[in-house]
Amino acid sequence: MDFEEFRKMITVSREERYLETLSENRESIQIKKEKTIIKNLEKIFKATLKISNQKGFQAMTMRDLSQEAGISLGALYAYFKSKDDLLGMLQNQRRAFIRRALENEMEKEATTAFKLRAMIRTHLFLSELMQPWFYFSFMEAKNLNPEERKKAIDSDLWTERLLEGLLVQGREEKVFLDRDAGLTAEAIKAMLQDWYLKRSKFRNVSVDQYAGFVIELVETYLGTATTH
Amino acid sequence: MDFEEFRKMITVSREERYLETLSENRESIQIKKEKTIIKNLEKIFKATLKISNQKGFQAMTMRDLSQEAGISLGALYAYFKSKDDLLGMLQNQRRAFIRRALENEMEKEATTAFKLRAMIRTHLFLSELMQPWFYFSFMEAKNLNPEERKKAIDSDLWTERLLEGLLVQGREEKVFLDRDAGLTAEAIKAMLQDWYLKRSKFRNVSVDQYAGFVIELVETYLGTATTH
DNA sequence: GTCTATATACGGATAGAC
DNA sequence: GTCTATCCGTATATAGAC
Repeated sequence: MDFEEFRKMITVSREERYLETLSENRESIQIKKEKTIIKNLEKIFKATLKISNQKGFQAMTMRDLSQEAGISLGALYAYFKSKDDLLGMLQNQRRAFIRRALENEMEKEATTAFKLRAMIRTHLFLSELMQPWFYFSFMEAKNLNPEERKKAIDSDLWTERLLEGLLVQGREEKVFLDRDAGLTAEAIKAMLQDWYLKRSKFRNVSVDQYAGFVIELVETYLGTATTH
Repeated sequence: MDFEEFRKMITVSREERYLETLSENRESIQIKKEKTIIKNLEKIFKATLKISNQKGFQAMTMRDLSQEAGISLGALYAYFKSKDDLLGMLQNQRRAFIRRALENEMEKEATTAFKLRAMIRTHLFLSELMQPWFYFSFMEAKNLNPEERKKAIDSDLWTERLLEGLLVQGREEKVFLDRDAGLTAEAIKAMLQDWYLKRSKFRNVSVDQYAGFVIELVETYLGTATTH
């Protein structure tokens, strides 16, 4: 599966994501009409990501947000209780979604080596589709309150275990060379992370190309690369 | 050279670094006695890194800093003109130093393959010694004013070109396989970065071990790894 | 050189009209 | 549901005593 196919498959579920956010935060949202909520939440989230990724969430004032989102200062507070609450909502929003997508794509593959490829590709495709969110999530993690922070760490740990599990399994199946699974998993994560943290550096490289590169590098190290 | 040797060699030049900062910022510092300046600048920089790395530079108040550094609010402003000025001073402080260290260590090596190893090792050793500064530098880069920001980007680009240059040279000398130099350089940078961004994840791994791992992975991909 | 006290402004959040 | 006007706390930066 290349990026274009992936994009088409995933686009359907955008509105779904906002409905999920809505049901998780029903008590802090004062608006009745679902249609209004979804429309404005999307504006608010987009504006928050845009401003925060330029100058940081702390430095973004509610007045900045009001202007960028085209919603008055007072009206914003009908959608969340506090600025801190907004940060939490945004962080939570896509985590479950990403986890489901990764699991789905990996289940489709039969062998460990193919599962690893699917994991790398899918993660890159997801971070390409939602680059501002991934970047925001990484940069603002330390500003979360303890409870939300724990969720973020757990989510990160989940990705790590997933990768490490695949590497250990491949080693046991004798399809991968005997490498340090923890360090190798971390190296893969570092390359996945680089894609969304330094997005502007990759202007002339497509996600498909980058995915191919990472897979080749990893498979060479694991001794499963075909030819070069 | 392992980390312990490197550490001993480099320790001497700590005070030197502060003298450099001092001469670059003579006009914004109102204090006369050099000894006082160096002593207090070190307190201020240490405190700034500590607080900022916990909750971000924007979120750090001057009162936080005053307390952590053990210097009153008023006295702080004898060492810099504004909070923004402090950010700039800190960011600038170690860049020249790092560049010199990298160049020195690479010059000692004769072959391209050894220069690449020296580059990887030295960068990891430097970021191990000054982890809080490296982390701060990465996380707060977007809060710099345009002028300082340009310096940060240039410095980053310098590292990139250095790596890419080595990879291209090695390819021409036929000691490295024919890989994409830009992407490979970026992958190496991603792994170097991971070391200081996720320092807490590597609790049970030494820098020497990590350096060995990165070098092995890179050399396997470049076709120069001895055995595994 | 360092302190305390304070001027001044700006940010988050709410009240209440429409 | 959305707006404007405003309250109130807190932040940066400075003045002036010691």
